[in-house]
Amino acid sequence: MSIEVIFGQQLRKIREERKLSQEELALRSKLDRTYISLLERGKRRPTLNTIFALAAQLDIAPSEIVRIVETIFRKNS
Amino acid sequence: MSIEVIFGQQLRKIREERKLSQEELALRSKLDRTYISLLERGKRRPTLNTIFALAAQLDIAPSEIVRIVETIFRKNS
DNA sequence: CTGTAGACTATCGTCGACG
DNA sequence: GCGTCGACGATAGTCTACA
Repeated sequence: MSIEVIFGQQLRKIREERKLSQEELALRSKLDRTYISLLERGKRRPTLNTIFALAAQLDIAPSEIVRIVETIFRKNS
Repeated sequence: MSIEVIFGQQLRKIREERKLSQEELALRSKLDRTYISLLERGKRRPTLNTIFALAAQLDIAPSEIVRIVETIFRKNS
């Protein structure tokens, strides 16, 4: 499984746990709603700055998101 | 200080600790040498996939690099 | 509330060359 | 071994609109 797909799945999971809509997350992180949609479906690869912007609104450390992604990535490869 | 500048400084630090040249790192991570140079000087923002590619050749976890960056980022902001 | 599509701008990342 | 420059193709990220 590719890094961006894993990232997208985890982003969605974390967002839903926070009970935020894509719209809310987009508004708060100053990104576009359709872009959040693309990210969650693994159609885009976020830059480091984008990861920081998202993490800040999800009450999670950027490194923690990356840690989760890398853990899953190692298992599936 | 911006995220990309902090990232660049830490990338350079880690690379030098490994005693790798930009050329070597570029070759191994399948990126361009001039791009490594741009990254280290904070002129580019790496995507998540790029961070994974670099970390893999630096014997460090991607999340660990991000953790270092975010620690410095919090201090300086 | 989310997915998709298309058109668009900005930036990532490559490449060759020079100092 | 590195910084820089210019040109370039690829993709990140925006925006409007519709289902």
